[in-house]
Amino acid sequence: MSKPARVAQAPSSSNFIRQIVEADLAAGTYPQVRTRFPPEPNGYLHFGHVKSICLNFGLAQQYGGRCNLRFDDTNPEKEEQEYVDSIKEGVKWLGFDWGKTDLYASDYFGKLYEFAEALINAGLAYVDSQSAEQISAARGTFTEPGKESPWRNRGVAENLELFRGMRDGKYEDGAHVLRAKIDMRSPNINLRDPVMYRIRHAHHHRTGDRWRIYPTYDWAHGLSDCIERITHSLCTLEFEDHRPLYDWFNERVAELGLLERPLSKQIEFARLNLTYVVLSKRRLIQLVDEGYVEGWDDPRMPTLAGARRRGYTPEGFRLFAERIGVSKAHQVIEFGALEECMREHLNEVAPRRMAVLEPVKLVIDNYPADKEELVDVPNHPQKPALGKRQVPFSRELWIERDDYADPAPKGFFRLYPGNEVRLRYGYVVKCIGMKDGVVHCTYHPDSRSGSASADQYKVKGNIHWVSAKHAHAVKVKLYDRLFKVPEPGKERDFLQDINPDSRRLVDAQVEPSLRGARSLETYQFERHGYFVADSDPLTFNRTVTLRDSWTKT
RNA sequence: UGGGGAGUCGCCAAGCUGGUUAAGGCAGCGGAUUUUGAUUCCGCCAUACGAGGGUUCGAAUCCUUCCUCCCCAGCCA
Repeated sequence: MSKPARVAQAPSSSNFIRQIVEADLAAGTYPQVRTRFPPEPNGYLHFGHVKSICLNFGLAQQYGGRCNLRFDDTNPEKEEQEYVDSIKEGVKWLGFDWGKTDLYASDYFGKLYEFAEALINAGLAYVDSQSAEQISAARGTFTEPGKESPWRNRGVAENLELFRGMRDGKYEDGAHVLRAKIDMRSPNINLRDPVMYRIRHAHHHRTGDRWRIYPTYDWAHGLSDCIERITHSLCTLEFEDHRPLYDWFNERVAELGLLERPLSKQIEFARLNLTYVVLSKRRLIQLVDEGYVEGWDDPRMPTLAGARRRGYTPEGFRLFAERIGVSKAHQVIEFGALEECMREHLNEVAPRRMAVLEPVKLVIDNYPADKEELVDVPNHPQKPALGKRQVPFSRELWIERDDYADPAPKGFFRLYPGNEVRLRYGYVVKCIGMKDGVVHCTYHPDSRSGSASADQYKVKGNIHWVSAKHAHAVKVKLYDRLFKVPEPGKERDFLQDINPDSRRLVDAQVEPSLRGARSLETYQFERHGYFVADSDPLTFNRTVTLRDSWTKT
């Protein structure tokens, strides 16, 4: 029968992060696992975030720990409340719970400021008054060491005074910056006196105008982890070079007695890439701003908001996250793998319905014109528990245009003159042919599905239909991938690869029971795939198609 | 060419404290069941672990040289 819901299956394959966690737990390094998902609220959640969310929350779940949701809101110019809200919604939708409290890096601005003064007092940080360009120039290159700033050895008192002046808004943006005093000759460029604070006279979505200085990622992130007693700080590969800095800040602050050990440790994994899918925030913003899509929740967007309108399910995403695994090797997952996960879940839960996307009329010549009957149709042939419904049948039906062919291609076993097929759950009909755009058939009155005499009719073809008189006309949106496969070897802008046919609107005829479909309800339209009810007036968006070995070849 | 990472089947990914014929998933290919050409089921699918040396009775697993790819010079994250 049906497969067990794989999503719920506990035993999962090993990966290096789980091994680290298990080793730590076995060694008693940490009393309890605590992870965090730390998005910057500067955009909507996309498929790439799904991996991180499932990883962090999944780890906590599996090992009986907790996962925080913390907004990394240290750069006021890019961040907005709208994004905070959508991120919370997305995480919730995926099925994860971060407890009662939303956490923000900006909650720690006060503490971070105190820590910074302590570093200054300890001679570990200084105010640099060079311009951004000067600092950049003095940082050196990959092969040459950097040069120390002329301000590097300012006295503590002067540093403190300047830093407080920065805090109090005495200076213009860019006039000064606070830097950690580490090593301008380090082969790791991140350690060449990284910037900890910059002046920004900007409005912050949470702290308003209270601060004129804002901490940088490196200064804020590790300490936020430390404050929250995070045990395993998971991030993507590009932060590997930052790990020494992460540790340096945490260790210094701990040494000064400002925070208690143990410290969290940073573990990096490869971010998700999908074939022919753009996951760069910058580019997604461009698609929205320049009107290539309807918005962040356009069903073609690789965002959670879009996926939802496309009919993708949280269960499918979680299955996907589990299936692709975690490692440090760069991964490029075939987009079809994601769709397969959605199919797998939808196949389990989606009720089946008959719907005709490109209708052509079929008339049963020997069926009484005034006759109507109701046929029993299961909601899901493999799952009797989902019940059944009755669908009206009559002399004139809508059938799928490509269910009729004349001449019939080789191997075609649906309608063509002389052939017999079953109208699913109804009667077996014999095709006469097409006249004036209408397919004519005759039917066998004793072939009705479920009747004792039905079994004597052996037919290969089995097509769906909708009674023309009772059908419900709806708009159906067929979505295709937003980007076409680029021509190989050609360097081009991603906008040129936008697929102009990525959305097609179709007038369909569906069975009457679909009339009451509610927003976000998903059905399988037999032979066509899965469709989610989208809006009022009723439209259906196609989420994924069914595998179809006939149309594929 | 400084530093940090990665290279196991078309795409992922176990295995890597060395020990019979290299897990598993996705894709693909056969076949069976099927009132969705779907689903389900069964079978097949790396003498091979980036390449070359070496150590060993024995290496994807240890040593070594080399090759390829990715990341880092924001007052972004």
